[in-house]
Amino acid sequence: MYHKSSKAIGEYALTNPKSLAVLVSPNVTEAEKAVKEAISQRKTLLVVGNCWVHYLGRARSKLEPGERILMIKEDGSLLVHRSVGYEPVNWQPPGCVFHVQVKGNVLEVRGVRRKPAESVKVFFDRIHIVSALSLVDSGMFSLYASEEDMQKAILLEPSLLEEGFKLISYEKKVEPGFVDVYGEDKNGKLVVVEIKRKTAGREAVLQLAKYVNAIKSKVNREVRGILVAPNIAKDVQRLLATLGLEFKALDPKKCAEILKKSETRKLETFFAEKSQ
Amino acid sequence: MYHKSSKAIGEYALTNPKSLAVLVSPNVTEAEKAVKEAISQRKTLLVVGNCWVHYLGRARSKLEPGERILMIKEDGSLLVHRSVGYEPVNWQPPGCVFHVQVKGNVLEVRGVRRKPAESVKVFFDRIHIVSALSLVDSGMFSLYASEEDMQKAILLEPSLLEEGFKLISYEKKVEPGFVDVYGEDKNGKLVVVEIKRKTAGREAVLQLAKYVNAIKSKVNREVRGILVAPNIAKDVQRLLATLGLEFKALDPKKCAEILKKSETRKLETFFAEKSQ
DNA sequence: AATTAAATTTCGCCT
DNA sequence: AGGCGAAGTTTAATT
Repeated sequence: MYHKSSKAIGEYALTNPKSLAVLVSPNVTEAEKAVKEAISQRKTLLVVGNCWVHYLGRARSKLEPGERILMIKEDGSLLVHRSVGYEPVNWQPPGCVFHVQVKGNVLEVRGVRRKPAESVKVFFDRIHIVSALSLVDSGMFSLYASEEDMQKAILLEPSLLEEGFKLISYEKKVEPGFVDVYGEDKNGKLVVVEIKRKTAGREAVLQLAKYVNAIKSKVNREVRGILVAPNIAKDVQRLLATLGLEFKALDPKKCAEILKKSETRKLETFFAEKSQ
Repeated sequence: MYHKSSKAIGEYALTNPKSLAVLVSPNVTEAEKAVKEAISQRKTLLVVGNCWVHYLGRARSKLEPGERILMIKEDGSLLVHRSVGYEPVNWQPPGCVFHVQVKGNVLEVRGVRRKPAESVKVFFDRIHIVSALSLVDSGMFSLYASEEDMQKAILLEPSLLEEGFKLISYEKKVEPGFVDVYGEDKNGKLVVVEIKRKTAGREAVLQLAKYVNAIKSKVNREVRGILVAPNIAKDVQRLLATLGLEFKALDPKKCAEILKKSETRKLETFFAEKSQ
C-alpha cells in the first residue's frame, strides 16, 4: 500500500468501512462527504478541528474560534467539547436533525430540534480528524448496586431485610430457577427473598410466588415470600397482597454504602496487616 | 512511504507529533504507550474501543463491556461516552490523577481524585483508535449575549436603560476610546453608557468615569454616567457613588430575548414577503 | 404531554 | 475551602 497524501489514510481506514473510518487532516470537502455519510448512516461521529459555534434557542451563545472536539451520536445528540471541563461548551440533546454544507471553504454542521426550537451551528475551517464509528454497545449500566450487589449487601447485613433474619443459603436451586436469598425469620418461618434493582413489577411478584409455592410444596412449613426492591409498582401491590407476599423497600444506595464500608474494613485490615 | 500494518498509521500521524497523533487499531501495548505519553504531556486524549468500567466513590457503578469513547482532557477530567445520550455514562470531574497499565492483554486507565475520594477504572480489551491532541483554544464563550449584543438590545429598545432615554450615537469616539452608548435623558441631560456583559468591577467604573469626565470637559453640560451590567461587585458600589455615577442592572438574558424577538419579527417579515 | 424530583449533578460566586 | 443558587441543566418517574 502506498500513501502520498493524508487522504490516503482515510482510504486505508475505509478498508473496514462498516465499523470504522478515520480521515486525518482532510480538506473541507472530504470532511463534508464523510460527515454527511456518517450522519445518514446513523453512525457516531467525531470531528476534531478549528471551529466556532453559534447557538440560538432557549438562550443564545457564541463561541469564538478554537480547536475542539465535535461528537454526534446515533440518537441525534450533539456535543462540542473544549480541552477542559466536564461539560460540553455547546450541545444539542438527542433527537435533532442535522444539516451539513460547505460554504466558502468552511464546513458547517447544524443541529436543529423542535420543542424547544433551538439550533447549534458548528463551523470548521480546519479539520484534523473525522471519524465515523459504528459502536456496538449492549452492555448494561448499573448504578449504586447491581442485583448481585444488593444480594451481597443483604448477605453481609441480614438485618437489612428484617431484624432477626438468618441466612440459610443464596442462589438456592428450586424448581423454576434460583432463589436469590433463602433463610429463616426470628420465629423460625422460612423466608424466600426475590431481589430487583429497580421498581418491582408484575413479573417480579409472580416470580417470587413461583419460588414460594415450589418450596411450600416440598417443605410442609410456613413460608414467607419477601420482594426486595427500591420500590414497587403501585398497581402490583394488590396482587402482592392477594398472593400473601410481602414487600421490603431497600435502597440500592444503602447497599452500596454497606459494600463500601465492608471494602473499607477489608482495606483497613489489609493496611493493619502490612504495618505489622 | 510504505505501510504494512495499522501501526504505520500512527507513525504517519506522528510526522506532526506536536499537535496530532492517531493510532488506528493498535494493540494494547501500543495503545498503552500512546495513552501514557498523552497523559504525561497533558494532551487531550481520545480512545475508542471495547471497554468496561467500574466506578467507586460518591456512589458505585458498573458498566458491562461495549464499544465506547473515552475522553481525557488537559485538566484531568475523564468522560466515557456511549453511542447515545447527552451525558457521559461514566466520568470524573477535572483534577484527577491517572494510572495506566496493561495486565493480561487488557489496558486499564484509572482516574482517581481526593475529596471526594472516588475512582473510575476503564478496561479496554480491543482498541480501535487512540488519538492524542494538542488543542489550541483561547476563543471566548459568551452566553445569552455578548457585550455587542447587549448594546444592540439597548439600541433596539432604549427604554431598557430608562424611560425617556433617547439615543444620540454609539461607539462614539472620545479622548480615551469609544463610548458604548451615548444619548440624552428625558430631562435633556447627556448620558454616557458603559456596558459589561458580566459583573462590573473596578475597571468598568473607572473606564466610565474617564468617558464622563472627557465629555464634561468639552460640553459644559450636565453629564450622567450609567454603568450597565447584569450586576455590580459589592465593593465597587461605594466607588461608583463617590464618582457620582449610576448603575443600571440589565440581564443579558433579557437582551437575548429582545434580539430574538427582533429576529423573529425580521423572519416574519421575510416570510410575509415571500408569500406575497 | 406536563410535572416533579434526583443527580456520582456541574459550575460559578460569595463568605 | 465550604456553602448557596442557577443551569440552554439532563434524566427518569409519575400524573
